[in-house]
Amino acid sequence: MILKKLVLIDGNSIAYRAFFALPLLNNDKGVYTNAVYGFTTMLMKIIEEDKPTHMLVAFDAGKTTFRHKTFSEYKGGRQKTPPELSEQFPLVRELLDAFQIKRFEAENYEADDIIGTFAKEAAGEEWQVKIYTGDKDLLQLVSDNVTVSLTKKGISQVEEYTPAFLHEKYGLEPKQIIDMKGLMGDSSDNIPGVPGVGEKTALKLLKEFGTIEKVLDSIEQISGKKMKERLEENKEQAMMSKDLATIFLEVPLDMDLNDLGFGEYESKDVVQFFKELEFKSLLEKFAPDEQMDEVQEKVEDLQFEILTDIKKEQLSSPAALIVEVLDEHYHQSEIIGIALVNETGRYYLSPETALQSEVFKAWLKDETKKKWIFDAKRAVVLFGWQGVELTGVEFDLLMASYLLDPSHSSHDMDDIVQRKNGGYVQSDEVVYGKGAKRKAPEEEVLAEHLVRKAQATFDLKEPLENELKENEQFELFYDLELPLSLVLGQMELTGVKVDKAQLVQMGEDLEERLSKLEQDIHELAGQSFNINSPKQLGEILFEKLELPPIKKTKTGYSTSADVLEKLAGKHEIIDHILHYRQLGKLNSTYIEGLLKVIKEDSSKIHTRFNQALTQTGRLSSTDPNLQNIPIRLEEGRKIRKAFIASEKGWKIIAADYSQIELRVLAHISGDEKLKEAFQEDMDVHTKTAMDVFHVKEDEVTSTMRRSAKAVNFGIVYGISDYGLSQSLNITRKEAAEFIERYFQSYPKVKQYMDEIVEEARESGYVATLLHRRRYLPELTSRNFNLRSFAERTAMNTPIQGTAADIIKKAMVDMGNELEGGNWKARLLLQVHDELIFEVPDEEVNDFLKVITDVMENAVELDVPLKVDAEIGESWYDAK
DNA sequence: GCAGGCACGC
DNA sequence: GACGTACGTGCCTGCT
Repeated sequence: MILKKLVLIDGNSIAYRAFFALPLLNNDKGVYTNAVYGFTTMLMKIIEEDKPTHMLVAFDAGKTTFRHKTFSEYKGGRQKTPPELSEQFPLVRELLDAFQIKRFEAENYEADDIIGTFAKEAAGEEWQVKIYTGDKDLLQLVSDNVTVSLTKKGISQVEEYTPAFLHEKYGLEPKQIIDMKGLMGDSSDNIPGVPGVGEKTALKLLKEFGTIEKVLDSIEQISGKKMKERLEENKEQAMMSKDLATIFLEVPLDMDLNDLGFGEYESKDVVQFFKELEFKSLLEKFAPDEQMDEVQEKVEDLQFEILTDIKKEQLSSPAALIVEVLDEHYHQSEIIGIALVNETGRYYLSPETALQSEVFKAWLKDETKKKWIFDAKRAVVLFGWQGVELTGVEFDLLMASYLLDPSHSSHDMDDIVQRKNGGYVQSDEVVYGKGAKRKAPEEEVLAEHLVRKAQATFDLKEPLENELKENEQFELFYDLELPLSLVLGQMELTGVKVDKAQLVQMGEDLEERLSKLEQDIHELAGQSFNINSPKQLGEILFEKLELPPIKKTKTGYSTSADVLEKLAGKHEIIDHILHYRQLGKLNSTYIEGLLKVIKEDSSKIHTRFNQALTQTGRLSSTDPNLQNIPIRLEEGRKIRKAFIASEKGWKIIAADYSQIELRVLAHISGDEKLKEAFQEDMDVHTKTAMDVFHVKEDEVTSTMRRSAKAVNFGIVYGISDYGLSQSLNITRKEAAEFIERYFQSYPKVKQYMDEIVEEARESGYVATLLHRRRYLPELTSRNFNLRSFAERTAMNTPIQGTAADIIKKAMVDMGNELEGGNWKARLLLQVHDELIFEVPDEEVNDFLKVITDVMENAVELDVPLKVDAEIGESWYDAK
């Protein structure tokens, strides 16, 4: 027997689910696409996994159906379909047409009825029917050859109901779903049911009597006076509800099953559709080759020369310059090729040709020759390792893209170029491969790829600069971030010296203590196990030792520090585990991790700062991350002893801004009391405690100060009442009250918070002092969580982002000072509110004044900025 | 090679 | 009431 597989999809239901499950994506034309996107992913999954031979998508038509005749309030009180969703329905239809999937809607009937009718048609043994929907009503159609897959969470997770599974889950036969609804009603369809009967009662009644009719015939036998009354009074309503919930199986159809065949479609139609909607990832999945073909076609059009000798005339200004490496860890990695585009032509240079050419090197160093680059910092570092200086950077495509909208998940060249319509550039992954297989292609291919990149950089300079100007971000770009790239590049090249022997010594010490702790823990547990495995640890603690599991994770028991701390008094093993974790972290991440990246010949570490990543404007640091070296606990803080000056007779200076975020908040909110704290140079947490608890300075207890500090922390980082409750170990309600009291004490802060959210909702973004932007489309989301998160982000980003602006400005100013002031001192690191320098002894005193002065005057606020600068032999001592 | 759990800094 | 709650990086385990 030939098995035919029919898939029936409830179009409205799935589109709704997708719409609410996904954030409100839109493409460059401003068209919302999240529902279509979700629908498409689900459709592709169905096609791939179910391999249907026949397929149909049913839609609801019009506003009224035959059910409205029975009950005019049917589906009353429903929220109007959001326009952002309605406008996507035509796109869903286009999608189905592209796949040549039949769709059907019928006046007076709902999608359910159409699906039911077709499912009934396909009752013969040769048919296997699978229904996709988010609507539990359809479960009534489940039978031996019909399954119903309900969307569970999001859109891609479904649960497939067979008669057996339905029985297991609810103890019901498919037909009883209708009785169920008749009894309990359905608020979303405005079906009344019997008031006072919910899921539990309905299930109980049906288990006993089978159907609504039998329940109503046997009211006498039902326990509970109230329940009897209710059933008696609502007999008719119950029967009507059952009627409404019953799927109609006789919808007049003008097509039959044979018309629903699926499989013959033109993939170019689908590709076309995906392209229009900018479904890049789906496109790659659907037709990976298609994309490459097209790109290569365009690349062929481009004429360029491979130079073996560079003439001065070819180095006109301005020029787009691409310097390529394969390794994302670009320190000391080999340049694989260089491309140049300017008004004289398009050129590719092998690294040898370029680096051996004095003409080229002189051009790089010449500040009057303007360079347009992608990732200027990387270029500075790459040439820097070759002993070649790069100046005159006038444009950085990466930085421009980041400043215009930091939220894009990728600022890879090919993505930016596509987003900004700058022609076609292949993705590096396609050209070089990925992972272990990543390698340089033959020269001709590489040259083409790099020249395309240079051309795109050249072409995009003007339009992106214009966009920056429209956003009032050109100064941010040109006067702050671009010069900062060069400062950061220099910092990365300089590196920071590390006392390797000291780290090794600390590591040996740690190893010894760890193995002792491990023994103790195994002994206390009565068996040996891997303490580093949360899974095994959880089994020991919560099963073998029967400690109370306080929190669960997706996969099992939580063993995080806050859980363990709550268990501390209950078993001796807990303290040992906490200690083991602490030392283990130090050893693996900081001792072993740092030792791995020390450069052999110089004993230095060269981190990379990512200047185009965070949503707030902060920097990040990788390979290694030097922005999270321990400080809180003395044990870890000792790691900092290994960070020393690179030359004899030099010192480390660490200069940090005191409470910079709260000062920024005082400035932008204009709150008098908060400003007072800083104008009088008070301890801000004590001041907050005084204001919030209405006490005098000497009446502030340590608990009060601790609470005030946590609230200040929450304000700065935009945490929720839930977050505050976690950090203070209090209830959510108490945390909310705290926040309320804080706002009463600082009314202008409250006013700022309200206004910034409102402004952001209207404009779509928030901005910092120096016009850095963050777009927050989710402020208008109907999803409470997404919206709340966006609101806290709106309040917090101008604070944290302005602080980031300020220290960046200070870094640029310090960069100029170091360049022009005849100093030997060097800037080494930035840790968000702190700058680390190495300074020769003879400069220390003067330089300390300069640092403080430059940092405190980086910008002018309504409150003073305060910097604490300390000197020491190591980073540890500079405290 | 990837996801999840955990922990470090600001 | 709301299924997840500052960000970013990196280590380890345990699975594919």
